[in-house]
Amino acid sequence: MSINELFKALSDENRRKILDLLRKGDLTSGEIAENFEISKAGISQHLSVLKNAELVYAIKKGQYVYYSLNSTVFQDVLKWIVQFNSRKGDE
Amino acid sequence: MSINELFKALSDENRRKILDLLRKGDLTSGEIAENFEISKAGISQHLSVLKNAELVYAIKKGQYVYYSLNSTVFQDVLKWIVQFNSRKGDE
DNA sequence: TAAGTAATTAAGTAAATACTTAAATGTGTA
DNA sequence: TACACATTTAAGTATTTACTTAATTACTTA
Repeated sequence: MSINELFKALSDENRRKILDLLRKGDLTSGEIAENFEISKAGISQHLSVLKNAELVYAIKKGQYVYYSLNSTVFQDVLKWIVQFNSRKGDE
Repeated sequence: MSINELFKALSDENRRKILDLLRKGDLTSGEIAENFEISKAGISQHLSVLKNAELVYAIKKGQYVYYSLNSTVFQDVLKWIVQFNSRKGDE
């Protein structure tokens, strides 16, 4: 995972909405897709981007795939942002 | 300024590098450009994106334009990120 | 085993993005 | 005034991105 991949993943409105949905609890690919106008295939591709950035992880249960937030990676983004509220040289 | 514009602005590696340069202090458009391989016009376009997202502001002094970080807007991104370390419903 | 369901992968496309060079704008100075 | 310099804007292009539909893979159940 790179910080670049992370910001690229976060730069899409639909992907951020997926993350927000997952805050309430784990969901299957199909349940996530119900919240969007776009196709299931489109959602699957977004989930793949989020998974590669390690913002979510996926666990297969039978024919379903459950997606969960991986909140640890948000720490990296947090760290990056926090720099900008401190003076250069402090880090 | 929208959160979407903000994330889009942050999704480019060169723009994040510009922000990082500005942490050390204000710089002119030309001084910023010296740190990159890309053309001055290209940098000017990146600065325009950062300015529209209100991540930086620009002050013209004579023929130079000085760019500064606007650290207040980073708070908005911070707030967005912090959500993901708390349970849904807490916010 | 065959049919149904969930999800992903493949292939194609339209729009967005990050660049380029050239032209334009604004300012300083001989 | 004219020329130089700093920066931005315009116009064009190659690449990336976000989608689509169709095909494929994996699992469940009658």
